[in-house]
Amino acid sequence: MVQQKRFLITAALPYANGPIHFGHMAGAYLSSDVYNRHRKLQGHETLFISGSDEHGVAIMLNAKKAGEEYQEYVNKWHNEHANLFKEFAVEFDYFGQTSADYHEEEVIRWFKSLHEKGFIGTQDCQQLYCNDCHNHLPDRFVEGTCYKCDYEAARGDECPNCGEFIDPVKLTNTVCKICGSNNIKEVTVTQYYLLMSKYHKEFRAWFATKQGWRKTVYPYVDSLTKENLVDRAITRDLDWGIDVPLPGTEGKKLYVWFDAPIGYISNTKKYLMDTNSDQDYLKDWWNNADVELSHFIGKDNIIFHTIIFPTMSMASGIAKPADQVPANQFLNLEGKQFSKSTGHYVDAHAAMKDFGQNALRYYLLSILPESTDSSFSWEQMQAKVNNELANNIGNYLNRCLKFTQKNWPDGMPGEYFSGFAASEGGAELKADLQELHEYLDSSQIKKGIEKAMNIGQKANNFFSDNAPWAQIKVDKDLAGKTLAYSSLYALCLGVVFAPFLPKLSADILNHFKEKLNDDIKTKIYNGELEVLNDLFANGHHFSEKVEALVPKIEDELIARMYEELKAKES
RNA sequence: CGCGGGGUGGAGCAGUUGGUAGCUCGUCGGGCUCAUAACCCGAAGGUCGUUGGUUCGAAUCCAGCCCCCGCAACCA
Repeated sequence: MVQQKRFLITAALPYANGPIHFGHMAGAYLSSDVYNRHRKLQGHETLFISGSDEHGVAIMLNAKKAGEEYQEYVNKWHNEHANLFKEFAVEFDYFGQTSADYHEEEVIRWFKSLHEKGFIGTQDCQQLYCNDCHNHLPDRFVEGTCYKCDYEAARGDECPNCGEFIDPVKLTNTVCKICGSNNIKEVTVTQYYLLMSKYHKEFRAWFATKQGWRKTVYPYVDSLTKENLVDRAITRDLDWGIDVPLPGTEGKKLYVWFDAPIGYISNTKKYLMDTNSDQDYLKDWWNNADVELSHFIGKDNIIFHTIIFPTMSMASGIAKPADQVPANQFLNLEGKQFSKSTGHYVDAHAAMKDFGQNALRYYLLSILPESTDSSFSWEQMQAKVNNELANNIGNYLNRCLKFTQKNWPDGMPGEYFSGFAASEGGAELKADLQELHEYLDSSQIKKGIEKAMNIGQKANNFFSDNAPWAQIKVDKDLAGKTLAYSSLYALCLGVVFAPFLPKLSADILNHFKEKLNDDIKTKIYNGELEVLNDLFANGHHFSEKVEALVPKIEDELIARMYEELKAKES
């Protein structure tokens, strides 16, 4: 019996400023969803939290460009993302919004706490300001002539020509990217800073306990934080965002990266309120040392989730810092980065319509960029889905069911099913389940799904080695026992795939539905296969019609994908 | 000399307390026929980016070089 624990699982807050593509899915959402389902199926209590990140200059600019109110604009993307997650069966317990009141309330609490404890101070800095559209211009929203190589369209953060890291106030011939004006002046502004540097020692003491983190995470953070932590501005002069909760700060908003991660916590609070839970979001979850906190993110987000947010959490004393940060690398498309602007891009909604949840989840999970960047390829997806998922798992269920229904149309007697847990195959399955748990416990999702496929292969081997089509000619009971065990294998496969492919799992388990409940599924998942003895004491009848579980992907569809990609890119 | 990751059979990837390289798919040959032309068995195929070093021995440790990706903290 597994000791019940609490797991708090977060998936990166998607920015409400554009579509989510496969790269995002593979980066943070599918892996966190599998992890959550895994922990739940083990019998643990979990909370799976995400939400839209809805502040920031980029959103303001795009909302203006679209001629929409900020709130209207972010709501649109929020709903869009929520729908996509539903299609991919990424099931958050709560998916909130950082523009909501409940979020603002929580952020203010954090700001005040950090302020009182002396971790927030002010500092003057030079910024560019557009005299025509009256916006402060962060580096990406100004262009000018590079002071190093004289390239004329240097961005405010980096010169694309010579690679120089640009200080925007030094650019000449600057142009406002918002309104196109060149009437730009330099102004001195006072901003609030998060005084990270004051927490360096405590941070390093905590971080030293995280050496088991992935090698794409630990060494990176280690080298960034070895010498010191850098203070960071947390306010901006904008008209969209959360007001700085101090007197004399009119017009200043909290900068988006400060409020965003607090969204994990405000969304937890909101969820518990909405569900009338008697649990406290801090005592029972965010500030509970017995809870394991995991942030699932992409590699672009490492600094925030391993340095800044843990520091905010510990320094404020409001929440505990992360236990696990399983950051993934990037997923490319046909070898190149996804890019909306160049059209090297796939619409995830459309793909879901064409291929369905099982195929997309399977392929994406099997190429998760856990240790290195990986590449999505339509041809490879077709090969993997057809040759692995359809042939291994889909066909296995099909051969089991058809053979059984043909020869035992009224069902098989209970004695056929006895002794599976103690059989050679049952013992091996227990060991395989344990291995599967080890992978998923440490969020190695890709290895986990490979293991699941390996279990499917063993089921096929069991069937082939016993050759029930030959057995039935000489000994029908022997063949019956083979089929009974094979059916139990199929049931177990249904359970094994539950974290990865919930739809496929449900379709398999549907053939056993009258015998199952959550408790039994958990027992099977945890390797307590003895539960199957009682379950099948009265035999079993496959009454459902057999359909192809995993349809094959046709060549024509793949060809169409390449044509569409080509059309978009040109 | 900014930081971190990666460069392994046709493809995609595993593989660090160093001991003559594994997995999935594809390919080739055989078998079987319950099944979604599916399943099972076997084989071929790699001097592990490159150069040099340490070692009895290196994909694995050290140094240099080349290439790809991300970051470079006011990008969210």
